[in-house]
Amino acid sequence: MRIGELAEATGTTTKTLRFYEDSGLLPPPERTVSGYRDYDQDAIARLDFIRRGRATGLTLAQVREVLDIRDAGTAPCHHVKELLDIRLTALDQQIADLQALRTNVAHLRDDAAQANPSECQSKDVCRYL
Amino acid sequence: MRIGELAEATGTTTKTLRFYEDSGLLPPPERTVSGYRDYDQDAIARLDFIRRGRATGLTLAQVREVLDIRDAGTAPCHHVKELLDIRLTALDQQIADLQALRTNVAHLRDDAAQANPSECQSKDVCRYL
DNA sequence: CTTGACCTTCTACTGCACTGGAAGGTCCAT
DNA sequence: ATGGACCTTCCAGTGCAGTAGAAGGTCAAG
Repeated sequence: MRIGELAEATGTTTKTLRFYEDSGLLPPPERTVSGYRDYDQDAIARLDFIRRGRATGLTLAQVREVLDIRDAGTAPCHHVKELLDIRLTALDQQIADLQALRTNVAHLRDDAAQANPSECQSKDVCRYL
Repeated sequence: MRIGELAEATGTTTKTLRFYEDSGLLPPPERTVSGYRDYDQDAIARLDFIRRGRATGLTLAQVREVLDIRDAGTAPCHHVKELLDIRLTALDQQIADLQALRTNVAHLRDDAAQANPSECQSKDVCRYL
């Protein structure tokens, strides 16, 4: 499979695939006589894993950790669970932060909705923010 | 007021103040004979506004829009209200996205908590993700 | 008169995950 | 044999909001 076909099959781009290879996420594939990359089916499964990792919000560095464990011959289940724990904690924090911010912004917006521009002092730029 | 004092007074750094000036958020201040920046009190109010804008999650570009309107001599209340509307909509979307993601990640984590590494197939890298 | 804290400009780098483009090689159909 | 779609490498840029560091100037205290 050439790089364009793999990109098509996995919904990504040739640029990204070469970038993943440079980043150590995809092993360098075989090459055809003329130097074209020649991927096997495993590459699709691997890219699927990378996609799943990205979809849960793992960084490429974290995805690579998992891949490295698998490539070392060990099942990475335990490490994956740890990463998911960390991710979940971060998500909860992020959601809480955004909800607090939302409350503040909603209040500001409601105040601004009744704004009387003449009350605004130049010095404050805008008193509704 | 020298740049270091202004940084101190507004809880930022001299680096950031020069960056804001370059970005058109802070007007170039007076200079002392020796070339030092010499700020007046208005700079504190302006930086306070920038801080409030940033705290609500506005980009520096959006903050600059507001400042430009004010500097043009108009009260920016209306534009601020629009920016807050946009920001609120974006926050709601962001929160909804994160909550959906949280649900997925929580499921994955729960599955992974009972992981049986021997069930993991090398091909999939890790079936718990 | 020197030390140290402050200031100046300038260029370049950070993190993250790509993305763009140039210059050139390959393959296949017409 | 030529056009177009594909591939190669390499270098550089994107967005965002700063941050780092070098080389040098200024100022007050001791």
